[in-house]
Amino acid sequence: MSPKPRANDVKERLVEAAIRLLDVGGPEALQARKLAAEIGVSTMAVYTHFGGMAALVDEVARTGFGKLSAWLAEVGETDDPVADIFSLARTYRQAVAEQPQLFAVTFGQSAPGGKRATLSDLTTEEGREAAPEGLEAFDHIVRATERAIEAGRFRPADKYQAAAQLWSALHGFVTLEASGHFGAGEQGIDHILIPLGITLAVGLGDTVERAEHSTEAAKAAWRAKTRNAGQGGND
Amino acid sequence: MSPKPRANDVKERLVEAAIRLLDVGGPEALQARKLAAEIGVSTMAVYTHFGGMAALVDEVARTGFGKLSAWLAEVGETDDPVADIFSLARTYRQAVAEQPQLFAVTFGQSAPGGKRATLSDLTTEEGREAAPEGLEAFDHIVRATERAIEAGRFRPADKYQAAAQLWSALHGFVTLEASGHFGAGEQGIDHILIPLGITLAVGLGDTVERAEHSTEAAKAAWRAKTRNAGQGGND
DNA sequence: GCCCATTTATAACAGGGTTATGAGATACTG
DNA sequence: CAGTATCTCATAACCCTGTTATAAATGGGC
Repeated sequence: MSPKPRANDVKERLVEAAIRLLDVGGPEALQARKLAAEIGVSTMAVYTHFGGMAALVDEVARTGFGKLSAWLAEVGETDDPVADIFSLARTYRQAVAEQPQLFAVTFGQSAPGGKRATLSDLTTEEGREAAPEGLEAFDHIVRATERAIEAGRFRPADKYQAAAQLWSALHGFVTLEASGHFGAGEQGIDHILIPLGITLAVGLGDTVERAEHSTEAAKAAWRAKTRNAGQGGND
Repeated sequence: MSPKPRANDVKERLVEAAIRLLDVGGPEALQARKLAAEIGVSTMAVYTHFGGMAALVDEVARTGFGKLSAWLAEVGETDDPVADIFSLARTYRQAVAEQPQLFAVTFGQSAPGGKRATLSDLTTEEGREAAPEGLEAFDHIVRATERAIEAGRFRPADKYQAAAQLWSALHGFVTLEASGHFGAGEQGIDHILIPLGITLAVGLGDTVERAEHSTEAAKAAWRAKTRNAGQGGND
């Protein structure tokens, strides 16, 4: 997997440096000269390895999707699929909250060079899982939704369609929160995200009581997780 | 209101040209030299009137919010507040679908110069309506939500909190759809947005039957609207 | 050990935002 | 009405950033 000890090293280090500079300096820090200086090479490295800044930014976006998927994969499955959905949401939100600049690029927002990293069609017809790259994140939501339907918590429905509803709501909340609405800190979670999750669960067929119970289960799981792993996540 | 017959004219024409070029050429068309050439002035106009490209882009973003609010304001009030919410959602989505580049800037996405047009806190504590600028769009959702609560369609709840849930879901759907997910054309509306609306309405206290009925009412209103006014909207 | 391909540094080019400067127009003032 | 101050705008340059041409250097394959 690593036949070139130094060449790919530069490529990887460029992406790492890009994410690092992005986090601390925002989109305007994503410059060929800054990146090159950061790892001690010339700007040519950007062109031999990526062909240009646009492709490098694409790679950064892909890396963001990969990180998001990796985080969501850590959420695991319990016997309460609705609680798992809440945990996925909490994790999704946490990832964006910790690295807003990275995920702004990942989601195609504020692309530095006027370049977008849009994906492509996802649920093209009705339920195609033609996830082009990084849409494994969506798959996690789909699987949890599927289990919620099978467990009788959600009404029988197209799992992709139901998952897309959840994803829309979650993504919208995260996006608006990252834009500064919904206040700072955790208040958006308590005041909006959790009520939103209960609203969706109930609307999809769950009872208020069970949805609220799943909320508490997810909260407990989250506290246990942050207690064990500190709060740095991976990376 | 217009003591300077020509001076403010240049300012307005710059913003108009910016939106025009943005629509056809994307974010990379938002350049001082292109804007100046478009209206037949020099790039200095950008600096005498705005101080720089960043402020001009901010003004474009503000204009986008204004247009969105104006569109939503056209969605009057009927005796079915839930149908009104669906109509607001349809309008919100339509605005973004017609001018995706403009609203990408408006929502702080893909800001051309690495600049963001973020607003600030909105529901700071629990229900402050300290909308800084252009958050009148959110107010339309709040008012319709309030009427839905008063009409007994939604359970008693904090109107800002409930409206924020609706806004999150709507904004997430629109954002993801604009990024190319959910397919092209109207299929995202039928397959995801409308089911999402029903899910939310039911989750907030409405019955499935009444929510579906409101969906049909909103559809009919939309058809009537597009039949009367063509499909160009304002602008 | 030699040759080819890849990688890299240097230096220049091109296209952006921005600024210095002065001319022109406009509005106030006596 | 003349003069002056202010605002607006065009020209031209400056700086920064992405990109490319070129050649040196490094490393793998025979």
